[in-house]
Amino acid sequence: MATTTAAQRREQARIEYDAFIKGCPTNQLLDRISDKWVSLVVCALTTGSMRYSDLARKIAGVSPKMLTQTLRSLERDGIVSRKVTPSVPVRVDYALTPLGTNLSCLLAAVKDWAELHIEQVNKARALYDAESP
Amino acid sequence: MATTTAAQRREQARIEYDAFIKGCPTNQLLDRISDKWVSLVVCALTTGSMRYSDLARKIAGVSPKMLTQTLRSLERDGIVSRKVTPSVPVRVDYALTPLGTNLSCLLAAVKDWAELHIEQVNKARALYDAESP
DNA sequence: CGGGATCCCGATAGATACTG
DNA sequence: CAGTATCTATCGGGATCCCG
Repeated sequence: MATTTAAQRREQARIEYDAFIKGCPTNQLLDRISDKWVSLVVCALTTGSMRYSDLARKIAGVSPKMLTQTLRSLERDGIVSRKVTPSVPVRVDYALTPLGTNLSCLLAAVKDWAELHIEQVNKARALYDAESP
Repeated sequence: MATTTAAQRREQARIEYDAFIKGCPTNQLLDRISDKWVSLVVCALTTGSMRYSDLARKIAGVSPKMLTQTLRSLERDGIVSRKVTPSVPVRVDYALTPLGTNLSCLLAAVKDWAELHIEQVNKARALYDAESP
């Protein structure tokens, strides 16, 4: 037991690896857009700015907490902008920033790929499932 | 309490919504590629086929369980192929299928976008964090 | 109206140990 | 070598209550 064990080495690798992941833009982006609600919010906002409650209604199934959380992180990343109108009652509008609009283009590309290949994937799945009862 | 409460209506919406999500190719794809290990496995395999242990070594930080799980689901989706050579000891090679290669192109596009815009995102974050202590 | 704060639960990643 | 089985700790996400 004098030298490093396999477990120790693997843990060390994991630590370095985690650091690598966190610093990797691609993974950061993937983490972001893969969030359950992000794509939906971005999609909803492509048609124009919306109020908080409008978003909640359009996305229909999101809890207030998650909607707020999603919007906050998107705002922090400069994907959406938040505009408060201090009327009574308060009015808050969300819209895509230029960066957000740009992101929606990427999302559109992903969407296109998905729709183009989903059939292949489904066939592969059916085949795979049929072979292993 | 005779009529439906807001909570009930939202839950109903959530159910319909979940069904919608599951049927939506885009979200299926996003779920898949956003998996922590999927992008790494696909990336590792772009250079050619690899053995199980080679993948484990290259990805360095993945547990056998997660690696197997990831490979299985990718195999099921027709993204990777699995070839067993019944020698002693057993040899198993994984490789990208044509569909997998195609997917790696999309992943490359995502990567390009990420690297192109990560700076903007980071600036936005710094700004946001600076404003709210 | 638009949220923040808090509690709670099920899902799941990962460690560990074992096997054909 | 290439996995499988089991257990546990963590944590995202939802419900609920409350405030400005």
